[in-house]
Amino acid sequence: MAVTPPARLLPRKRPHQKRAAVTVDAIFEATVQVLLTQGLDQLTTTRVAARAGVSVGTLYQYFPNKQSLLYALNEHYLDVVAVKVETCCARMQGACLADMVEELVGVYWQAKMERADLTRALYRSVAELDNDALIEVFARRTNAATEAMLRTASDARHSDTTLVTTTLLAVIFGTVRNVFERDLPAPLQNKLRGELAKMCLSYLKAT
Amino acid sequence: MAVTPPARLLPRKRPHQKRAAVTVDAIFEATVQVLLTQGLDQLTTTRVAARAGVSVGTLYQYFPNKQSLLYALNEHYLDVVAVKVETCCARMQGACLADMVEELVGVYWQAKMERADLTRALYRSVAELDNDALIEVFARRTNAATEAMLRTASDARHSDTTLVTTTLLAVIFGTVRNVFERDLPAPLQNKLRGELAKMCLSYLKAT
DNA sequence: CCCAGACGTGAACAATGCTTCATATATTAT
DNA sequence: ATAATATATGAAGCATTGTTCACGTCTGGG
Repeated sequence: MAVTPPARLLPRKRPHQKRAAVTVDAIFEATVQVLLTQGLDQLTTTRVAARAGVSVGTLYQYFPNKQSLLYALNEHYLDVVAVKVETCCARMQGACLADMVEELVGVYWQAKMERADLTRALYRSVAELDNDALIEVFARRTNAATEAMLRTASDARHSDTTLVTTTLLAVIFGTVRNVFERDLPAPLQNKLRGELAKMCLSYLKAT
Repeated sequence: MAVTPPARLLPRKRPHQKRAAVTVDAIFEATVQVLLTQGLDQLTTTRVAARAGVSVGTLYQYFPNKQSLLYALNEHYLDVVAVKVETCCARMQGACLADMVEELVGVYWQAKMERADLTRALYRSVAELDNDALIEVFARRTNAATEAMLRTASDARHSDTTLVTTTLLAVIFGTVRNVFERDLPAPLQNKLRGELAKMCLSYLKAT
């Protein structure tokens, strides 16, 4: 249950002046660019720094090592997704199960798909990381939001909402990742999204 | 729809004499050992060769580069799992949906769990590979077997068995992977396996 | 028994990349 | 204006590792 990220992956210091903030932003953006155009194995600190228009030394002033860069990137994008899920769940409180599921799947799917290439790159990059803390935090947040939503469902109540929630999210998150791994044609992807929602709904109704 | 693996990932030559076969086996086994004890980032050709008790040169006689080693490993273990799924599907032809799902989920889950640490290591290692061909072949095989099984179900028939099959497998494979990614306590893992089967069944019944 | 080809060796090479540090410049506070 | 602090630089150090190759050793068929 460790939620504390390893110290070696944390940023070295925060920017205090304006230009430093600009620099850090540029480094982030450059990391994404290099990841997308050159790929994970071509992602080197020197290349990122070059792309960001700063020197390597500058990069190392804010990130203690290469991995901490990827860590921060993943942290950021997981946070974006978590916020979307939380917002969605809050909005759908009191709705019926069908609407809840449709929205939940839709929001998560969309969040991943709208930047598909980046999503894929990040999925790959986490493999090189000690990502337990990231996953843990993301799971906690989405679980809490979803469980709270499900408890307000207008058309059903479950005996073990916690288990149902965990299952639901494991299935949704896992399936989406699986779809990303195989490079399926877009029409089939859309059908799968619908089928996934159907499956989740029939589970929620049946339990 | 490329099923041909990149040439640079294929073995350089096959062993012709007995001692060569022994050597190749030792290299495979050593790769697994290094992967488990040292981790993916510590997996170097020199280390693998040392662990296998051969020289690096020998390793390079059979594998053109480091990645081809991991490729061959993944290919092998995916084949093992595919065979298990195929056998299971063949065995369950004519059964009812509930039994089919229970077995399918059970066999796949078990196949991955019985060497959990290796599974985790391999999940990580594929991220560094051009694994399209691997995934594709595995998907084809399991899809064919599952679809053939579903068509013989004693208690239901689906209008679009192909789509149902693809959905089913995407969900099962994805969920299992998701469970691996988070390091959930064993009791919860078992509950999830049950819930996953329930979900799949209710989907198959409802469609 | 003999030798062509299969197999095995491991030092050395080449390339690359992470990270540091001494130095220089910019900003802010007083 | 001046000191103190924050930020930026990038060449060089250090370590690592993937890969080759010229040279020995072994095996099995004829």
